Amino acid sequence: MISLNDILKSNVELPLFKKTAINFIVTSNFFMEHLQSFFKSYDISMQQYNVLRILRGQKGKPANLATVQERMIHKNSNTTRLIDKLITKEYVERSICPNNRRKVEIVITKSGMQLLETIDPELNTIETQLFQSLTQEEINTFNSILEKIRGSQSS
Amino acid sequence: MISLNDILKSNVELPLFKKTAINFIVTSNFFMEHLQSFFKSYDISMQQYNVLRILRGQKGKPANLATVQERMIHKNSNTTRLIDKLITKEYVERSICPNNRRKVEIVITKSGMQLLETIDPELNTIETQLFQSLTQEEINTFNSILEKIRGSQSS
DNA sequence: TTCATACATTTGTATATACAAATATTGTAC
DNA sequence: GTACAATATTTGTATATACAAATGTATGAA
Repeated sequence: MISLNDILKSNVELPLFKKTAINFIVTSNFFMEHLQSFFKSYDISMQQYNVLRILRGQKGKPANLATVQERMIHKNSNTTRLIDKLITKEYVERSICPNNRRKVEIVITKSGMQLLETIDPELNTIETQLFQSLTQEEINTFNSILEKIRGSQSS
Repeated sequence: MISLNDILKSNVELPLFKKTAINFIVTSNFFMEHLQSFFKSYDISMQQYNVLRILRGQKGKPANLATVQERMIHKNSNTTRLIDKLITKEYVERSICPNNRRKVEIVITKSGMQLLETIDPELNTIETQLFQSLTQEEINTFNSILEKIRGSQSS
């Protein structure tokens, strides 16, 4: 990935908002690529990891598809097939809800739980490394700025 | 998309680094989705827009594929087909480089330039709106934090 | 000149994502 | 109970992305 300086080199006087937008995009790509390559070493995607975490959060209670979908960070328009992948890998199981046969019941398997237990401490380390150069105060400021950005729009 | 509070609701005591990572991911998704839906109204992707901007930056001088690729924010492993899409839409033209027939020469068309001229002021407005709730000082802090994050890793 | 190697891009193939339409089930009005 | 709408998920199809292999071209050595 190209650094911000390289990008700016060609357009010397970029307005501050545009520079900030590009900086944000470049940094989030950098961040995501780090995480993705980590997850790839376990042969899952970030989306799949996210679903596993949601299912673990259910604490044994099965989740149906709509619940998973609504709790995903990045709404995926095809959660069925995402779950299919996890079933193939035997990290989750799916069955028809006995109360309402339109719904499905999705649960994380023992193998899925074990995967999370392996991944999580490593992930914590990576996340810590990515923010290691920030002071405690900067971390707090960063969080509040991010929340302000999300709050800035109605949608 | 789900808000950070909703995500945190289930896991009350998240460590600060993890909370920050999730906050960052959620916010960058929010940001990207805004931009993507804007570009979609012009029937192009962010990647395609980015290539058009790179080509405009060449100021008439044709770019070859490797140059475009190296200047892209998000390295796409299939720039050929990305350019194909832009050719279909008649925003760029591609020809074989006469000096070195392995290379191609890619230039933005008049129609592509016009598209950028239409898009750019609207895009500036959107970017400004997304950061509207930040003070000047916060914007500067935000930029320096983002650069620190990118600088935190060797890769 | 001929061969091997490096280079620049394209193509094949697998997987991922987006959106709309289809399927199946349930609830409700009559 | 039948018909119709609402709900929950799946499937079809188009497009996007990732990575490896293939193609075509240039360069340098023998």
